[in-house]
Amino acid sequence: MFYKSILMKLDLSFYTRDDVVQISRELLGKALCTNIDGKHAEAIIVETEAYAGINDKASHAYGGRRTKRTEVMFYEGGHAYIYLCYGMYSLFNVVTNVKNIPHAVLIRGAVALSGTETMLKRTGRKKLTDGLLAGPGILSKALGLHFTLTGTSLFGDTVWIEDRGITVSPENIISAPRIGIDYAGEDAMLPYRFVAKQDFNEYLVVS
DNA sequence: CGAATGATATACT
DNA sequence: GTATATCATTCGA
Repeated sequence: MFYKSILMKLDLSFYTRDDVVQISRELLGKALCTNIDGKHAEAIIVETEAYAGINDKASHAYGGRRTKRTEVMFYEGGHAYIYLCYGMYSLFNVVTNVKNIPHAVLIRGAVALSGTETMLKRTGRKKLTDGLLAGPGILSKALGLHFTLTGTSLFGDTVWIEDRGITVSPENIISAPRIGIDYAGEDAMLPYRFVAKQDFNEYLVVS
């Protein structure tokens, strides 16, 4: 089982590509997996946002800003950039592109695939409606992705992304402006948010 | 609609 | 070093 999961893990060449918008679309339908505090959890990614580096006013790395926090975005693709937002929520991003090009994809929504009990316990909820983890804050909380894990490699055994053979066809992808970035001026209108409108129920483990 | 809640970046002394 | 504004959100009233 573990052997199989290694084979399906996305490899370096997936993350180091240049087009972060394309990668954001391709991440829809992929399985985000974590192994944290001895608990395994998996969820199918259904909503993403692209943050396109130093020319994107919405990005923390806009203008090439390099700080202790944003340094992780300058890592080679295939790392986790997780930071604390609004004092209470950890937001999980996938770093893309090559070293020193600070592109990232924010994972905004997912559908619980396994480890649902763990997710409920972590979030303190009684039920996940339609298995849905709607929103980047609650998603990270459910998967155990605390902001102190920022900089973690996606090729280790803590957090990684797998291809389960689930494909989301282009006509099932809705693109829209990104959420909560009104400070970004004209870049706030870029259609860098992607939502898979496909029904993933057939993949879900009955719980 | 607005409070919760704290790390971070930036602008001061 | 200290102060303060800000924030890629969430949930409940």
